[in-house]
Amino acid sequence: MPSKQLQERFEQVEQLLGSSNIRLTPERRLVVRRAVAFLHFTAEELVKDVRAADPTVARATVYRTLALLQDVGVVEKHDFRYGPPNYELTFAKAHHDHLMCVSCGEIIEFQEPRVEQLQDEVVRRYHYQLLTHTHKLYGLCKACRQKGAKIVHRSAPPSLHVEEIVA
Amino acid sequence: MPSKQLQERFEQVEQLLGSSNIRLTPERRLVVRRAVAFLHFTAEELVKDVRAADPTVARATVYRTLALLQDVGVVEKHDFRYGPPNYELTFAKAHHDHLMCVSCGEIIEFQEPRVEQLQDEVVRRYHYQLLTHTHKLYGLCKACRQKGAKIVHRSAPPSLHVEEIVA
DNA sequence: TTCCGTGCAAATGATTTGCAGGACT
DNA sequence: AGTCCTGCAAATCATTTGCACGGAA
Repeated sequence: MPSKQLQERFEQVEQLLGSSNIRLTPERRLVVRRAVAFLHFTAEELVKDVRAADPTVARATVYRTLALLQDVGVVEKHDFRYGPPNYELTFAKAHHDHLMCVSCGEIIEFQEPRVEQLQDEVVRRYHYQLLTHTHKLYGLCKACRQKGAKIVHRSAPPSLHVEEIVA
Repeated sequence: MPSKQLQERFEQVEQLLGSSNIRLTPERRLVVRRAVAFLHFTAEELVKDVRAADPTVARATVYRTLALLQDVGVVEKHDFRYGPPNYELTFAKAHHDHLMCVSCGEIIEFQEPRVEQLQDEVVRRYHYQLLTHTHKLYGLCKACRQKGAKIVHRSAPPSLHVEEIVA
C-alpha cells in the first residue's frame, strides 16, 4: 500500500471528523492513522498497535474512536464467527465487491465498473456525494451445487480468491 | 408479508441446511421459522419469541442456530451501536439497497434493476447461483454538504426514507 | 468556565462453552 | 457404537460506563 494512498485516506477521514464539533485529538489521530493502515483488524489488534506507538492511549479511547468511525460509516464491524469480531475500513471494499459461496466459504473479489457507474447515477439522483460502498453477493458455487450444497460449519476463515480480471 | 412468501423462504433455508450433515431438528425449524418471519431482530427478541412458542427451547439453542445461519449467509449480524446488535435476514435486503448519509444518518432505500441485472451477469460469469445480496452506499446528502457536514454522534436510530419509485 | 475528551478500573451484556443426557444413523 | 444435538448454568470476552482530572474553545 503506497503511503500516499494512506495519507489520502487519512485526510478524507480527518476532514469528515474535523469539520464538526468532534475534536481531532492526538489520540484520535493516532487511532485513525493506524486503522487506515490496517484496513482489516480486530479491536484488540488495533489497541495493541496503537499502544505500541503510544502506551498512554487507553483501550477505552480506541473503542470510543472506533465507535465514532462506525457512526460516520468509515468503519464497519463484522462478526464472521471465527475469532473476535472484525473491523473493516469501508474504503477497503470500495473497489472490489464480494461474491461468496455460502456452502464452501470461497470468496471471490470482483470488479464491475458498470455497477460503479450505476452507483454514481443513483447517488446523483438523490443529490448525494458518494464516499464509500459495500456490495456482497451470496450464492452457491458450481462445485457445491453439484455435490448437493453440503454446508460446512466453519471454524476457520474462508478461502479467498482475488479476481484480477476486470470485467 | 404473505405467508406464502414466508413459506418459500423457510423452504429455501431448510433446503440449504437439510442437504448436509446438519440435522433439521424441531428446535432449529422453529428458530428458522420465527427468524424468517421477523427479517430484523435482536438475538434476545428471537429468544423471547421462540420461547413463547415453545418454552423448552434453550437460549443457547437459539444462539447456536443463529450461528449456523450466519455461516450459510442467510443471516448477518450488524452492530449499529445503538441498542444490542441486530440480526438481519439477507433475503430482506435483496430487493432494496441502501444509501446512507454518514453525517445526518438518513437512509434511503432504493431500487435499481440494472444493478441486479449486472449482479446476475457477475454470478453467471463465475458459475454461481445467486441466493441473496447486500449493497450499501455511504455518502453525504445535499443538506449536510451545504452545512459543512457536521457529524452527529448518534445515540438513536437513523431516520429512514423508503423510496417507492423504481428507477 | 463550560465542554469535550481521557485514563483507569469496574460493570455490563451478549454470546459461548462444559457437561450429562437423549436422539438419530 | 458413534455422532449430533439439547438444556442448563457457569464462564468468557468484547465492549461500555462512571468518575475525576486536564485541556481546548
